[in-house]
Amino acid sequence: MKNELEKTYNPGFFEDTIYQKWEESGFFNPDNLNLPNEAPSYTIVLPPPNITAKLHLGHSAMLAIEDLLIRYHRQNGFRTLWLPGTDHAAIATQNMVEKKIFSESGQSRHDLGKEKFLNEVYKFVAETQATILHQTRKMGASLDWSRLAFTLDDSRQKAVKRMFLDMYRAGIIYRGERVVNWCPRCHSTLADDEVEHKEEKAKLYWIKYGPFILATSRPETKLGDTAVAVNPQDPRYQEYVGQELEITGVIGKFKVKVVADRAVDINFGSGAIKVTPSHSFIDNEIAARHNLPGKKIIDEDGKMMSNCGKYAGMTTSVARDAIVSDMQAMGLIDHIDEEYIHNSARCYRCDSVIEPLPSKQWFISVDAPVAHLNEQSLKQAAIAAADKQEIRFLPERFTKRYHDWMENLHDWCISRQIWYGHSIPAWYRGEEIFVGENMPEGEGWVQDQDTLDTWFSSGMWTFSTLGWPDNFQDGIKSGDLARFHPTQVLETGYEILTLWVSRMVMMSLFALGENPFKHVYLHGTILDKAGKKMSKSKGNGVDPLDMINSYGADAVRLSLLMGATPGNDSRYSEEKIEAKRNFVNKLWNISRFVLSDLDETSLASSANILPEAKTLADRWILGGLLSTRKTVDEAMANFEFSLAADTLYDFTWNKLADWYLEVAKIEKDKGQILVYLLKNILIMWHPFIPYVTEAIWQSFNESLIMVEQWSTWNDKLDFWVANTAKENDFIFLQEAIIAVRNARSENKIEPARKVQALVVGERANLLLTQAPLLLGLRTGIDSISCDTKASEEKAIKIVIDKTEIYLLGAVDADKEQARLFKEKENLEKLIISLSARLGNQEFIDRAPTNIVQVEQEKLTRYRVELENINIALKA
RNA sequence: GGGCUCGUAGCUCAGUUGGUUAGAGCGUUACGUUGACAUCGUAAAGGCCGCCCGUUCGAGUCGGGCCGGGCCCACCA
Repeated sequence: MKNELEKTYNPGFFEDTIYQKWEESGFFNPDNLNLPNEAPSYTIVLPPPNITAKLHLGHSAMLAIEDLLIRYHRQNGFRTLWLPGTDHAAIATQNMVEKKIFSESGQSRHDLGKEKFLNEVYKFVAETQATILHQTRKMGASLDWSRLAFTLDDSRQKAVKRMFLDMYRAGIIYRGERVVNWCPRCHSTLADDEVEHKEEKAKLYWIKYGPFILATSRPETKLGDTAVAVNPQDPRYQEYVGQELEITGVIGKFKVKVVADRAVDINFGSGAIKVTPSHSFIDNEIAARHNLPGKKIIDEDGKMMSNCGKYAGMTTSVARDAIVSDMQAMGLIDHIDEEYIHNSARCYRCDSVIEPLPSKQWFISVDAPVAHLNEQSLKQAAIAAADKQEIRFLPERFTKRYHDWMENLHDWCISRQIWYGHSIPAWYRGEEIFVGENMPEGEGWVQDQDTLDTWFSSGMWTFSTLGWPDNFQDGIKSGDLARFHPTQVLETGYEILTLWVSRMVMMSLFALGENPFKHVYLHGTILDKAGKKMSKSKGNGVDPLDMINSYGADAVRLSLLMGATPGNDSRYSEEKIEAKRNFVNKLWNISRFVLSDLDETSLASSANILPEAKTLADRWILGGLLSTRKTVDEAMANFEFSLAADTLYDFTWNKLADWYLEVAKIEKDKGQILVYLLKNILIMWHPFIPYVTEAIWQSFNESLIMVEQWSTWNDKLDFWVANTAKENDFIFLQEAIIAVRNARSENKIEPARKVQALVVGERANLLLTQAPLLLGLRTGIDSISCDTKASEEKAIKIVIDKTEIYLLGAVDADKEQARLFKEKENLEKLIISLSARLGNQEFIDRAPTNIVQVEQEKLTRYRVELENINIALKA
């Protein structure tokens, strides 16, 4: 024993020094692991947190899960890389800084100018990034900091520029005019996923429109109308289809064409709609189908343009009121519905009403064939990856969501009208466009003022962090890219399945022709105690650092891992963390007990060599350890982290601590077995609760448990198989002991009250030989002997405080009889059913007849046999 | 409107292809504990597994319907 352990585990005392030790060891970096060349790689890239704010519990859950996978694989001989980074989160960050500057000085970004404003952003980013990295370390995350990346650093800028050029040259990126979601406040386009729809009350205006009366909630767009559309099935308006009509408007008469289009709902309003191609998505689609011109009347500030006569310069809502009152004066309003409920589209960042606007933007075509993907489009290739299960989603149901979303994907608008972000490598001179690495030769070129959608750079995350494009020449990967790509697991929240995961797949397929990962593990959202989403506005967020300070990082990690299943939200509660803190302390004290007064020889014994089992309890506990190991391995392979932890938890507390340590106390034998058990459970627990296990390990080891390999396992299977059969014997003993304790504590000691004659032969001997030792522990037994009661079976007579107890077994005989009877009944039904289907008596003849003579083992064997027949029959 | 998901002990949740007596943590109650640990131990109480129908020898598990929560997508001019 190198260091005496304190009575309780104090996380704050150990965590920082241990983390420092890990980091200084260099083992977070797989290059330092001294592995044979053929060691398989295991890579996870950390989903880069937005640098807008400090981490919340959701991030902690992410870190706990990924660090679990990483540490587990590192301890199992993999070349394990966990690659850290942060995301510049263009729009979010810019908004954050704008708000900050405005509250501090009342200035807007335009007041500051682009250069000064960006400097403010860089300052902000440096601060928050430092906070985030600090929090990440506190969680114990074993990330390879030497490979730290940022979505907007120099390497990533190079990669992004290159990707843009490659896609442009492949004809995948193009510039085009589209109606886009425009936020007049952020002055930027928004992706469809960035638009939030909110139910709101509005007015629905029924306006007189030539021969029609039609309903609109936006009468001001009448100034941009170029058509009226009706459903082709609608008998009411057939006569007008194809005609050109002259309409009276508030700034004079104008002409519209009447078209028939399937997008029009016969049952809504009057069944006729006005078509404003420039300011409505649906109208734009209708216009495209019928070759109708558009007329832009709203500008980028959300104001009416100069072609709107006296309304020019008004915001749309002011113009709406003005136009409505003018129309009323002209008798053009039929009536108004005041209570109209509709969904208004709003900016997910600033909540402004979205204005659909036509605009020149850069797009990635998801439908254009890509030569090096066998002429598949990005969409087709990305769908195929999931359908062919080259990428597997956990839980599986998200495959469908991914698939459906991909199917309906439109071209991806990648340009954003904000300052902070990746600049677009395109230059303009008049009508000329140049796309290239640098500004072209010659006078008068101006670079595109827009920046790229933040998902463009984060979509490249799995390979831009591994040295692409330098590590990819002529289709051959080298360096980190060859070694660590594709990655094994992408672990992230299900809410960004479509935003991010889908884009990573497309980007990787385009750049490398391979999938970015094999598994996508989607964790749920951490909700507050009441089941509500945590958010800043509600003030119900929890700072993980507070929890770490109060309970330790291990307790926080364990509370996030246990009781959570993939894809399902889970509730956070402090009680949960407290319970895990108690467990961590339990493990600490188990170690304290094992390690105290231990001789050096035992202490030095290997965690890898199975010690000799002398007693029933030895065999039981070693068998238990090995079966625990088996279950944990299987659970880890299936991403069942909660099950893995549960299994270890149960073994450690309920078997090892509550029973085996008690036995060890009686036998006063703290030998190799205890050390073997301790070393192995510490190693197995380490990926879950790295700090406490390392702290204990360090108290008697020079090396780090972080790189201690899980003991070899296959050679011990025989032992395990042989000894699980003995498990029942030990359980029987446990029950016997409990029965005695109860009989005592209830102070109503009646001979054989609880237990009936099921103990015969071998088991009675077992009790006689083993029980005295165990029973003697805390019961104050006067004597134990074998006796024969009124019944003919052997019984154990135990005398406590001069009162006699006859212990015949620990299982309630009535219950046991009832169970066996039911079991037999069920079997008989099964037999009858099978016989009927097979048309013979074979099974009836073989059925167990006398339940009293039937042993459980035989029943079970018979049942298994019948089930196999049943399965065969069904197939 | 389309899709997904959940409903199991007082609370939070497990329950892997249908199969013995449906589990855990917390909480409650009773009892216990002088040396690993009160951040402890032993036990008890507590379940129409949302409801109905079906498939099956057998359903918490599979199918259909209903009730009730949550989420996602589309979108109304």
